Amino acid sequence: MNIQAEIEKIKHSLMESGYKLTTQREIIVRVLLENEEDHLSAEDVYMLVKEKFPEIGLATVYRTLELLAELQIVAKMNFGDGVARFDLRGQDHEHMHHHLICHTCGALEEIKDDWLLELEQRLEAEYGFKVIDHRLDFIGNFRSCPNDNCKTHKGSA
Amino acid sequence: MNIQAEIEKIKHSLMESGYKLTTQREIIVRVLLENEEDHLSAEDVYMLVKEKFPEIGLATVYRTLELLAELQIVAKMNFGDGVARFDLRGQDHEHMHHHLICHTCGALEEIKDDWLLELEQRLEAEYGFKVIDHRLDFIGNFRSCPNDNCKTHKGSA
DNA sequence: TCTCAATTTAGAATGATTCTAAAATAATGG
DNA sequence: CCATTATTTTAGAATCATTCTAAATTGAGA
Ligand SMILES: [Zn+2]
Ligand SMILES: [Zn+2]
Ligand SMILES: [Zn+2]
Ligand SMILES: [Zn+2]
Repeated sequence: MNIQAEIEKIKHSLMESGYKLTTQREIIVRVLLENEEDHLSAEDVYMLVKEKFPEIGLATVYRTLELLAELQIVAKMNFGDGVARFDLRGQDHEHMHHHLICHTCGALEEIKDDWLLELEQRLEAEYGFKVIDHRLDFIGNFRSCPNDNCKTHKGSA
Repeated sequence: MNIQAEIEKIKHSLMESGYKLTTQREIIVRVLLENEEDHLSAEDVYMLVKEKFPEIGLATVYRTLELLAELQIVAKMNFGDGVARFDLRGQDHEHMHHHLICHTCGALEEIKDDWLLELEQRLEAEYGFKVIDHRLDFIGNFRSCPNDNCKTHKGSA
């Protein structure tokens, strides 16, 4: 995915809602895009942004992430350690992706397909509940964990 | 569900793992059972326990809830406000139930059936991922929200 | 009863997040 | 270009949930 193009899209989302894409915001967004695979905490983002723009304030990072969450550009997630993590939702107003979480080491893999469409239809029909958003995480063990240092047995055919 | 019977079960789980059901722990568990429908924060539990046992310390509440989470008796959940909420998993080692969350007012409804069995088989077969636990929440709008004060239109046939 | 381990307590400490007031920046209108 | 005003950012203080600490309590077994 072309990062510059993504930034443009996000810029439009911001402007639509009456916000500007300031330098700080742009760098924060860029950091998120460049680390799409990770699930960064505000502090993580702060550190990474500081490398490119040392004058940034932590409050700005928090505020911007909050703003991006409001605009549904990122999801603010909580995986049980004490910190909020921010996860790009992906292009356009896509559904929230699902997570596979290694029970041993916490490593994350994402499933981008939407596995919930059927259930959501059923919810509307049977429960009178119209779904706007969802969250689906699985905790378990990978036959082969994406984290090479994970102590789960791996490789051996 | 008979509360006393549930407490017995939980007592067994505790003892199996070498813990005692102290007075404090019992009251905390009782409060959880009596408020099964709610999703109480540690502070909420603390308040409710204090009514029955004013000498209780907040640290004990936190420690006990942590313990119950370890034993899979409760799930420690985070719904995006700043606090952890503790949710009884239900009898035995049942799967974690699903949530319907009102987008307007935050009211919660639970779905106790397991809607994920198929997906979990697929995960094992296609992704080599063996599921231990899951979390599934839907955010959306009820045709008729369980919270009577919710501003979502309701009733009208 | 004495001893040891488990548990609880109050309060201090921590750490993530939010708030505040002042400074910087950007857009607007003359 | 200058003054005005709104938006945004900054540093640091404040808040608030949670965890830690050291001392007191409890309870089972010798
Ligand atoms: Zn993700
Ligand atoms: Zn792993
Ligand atoms: Zn629940
Ligand atoms: Zn509602």
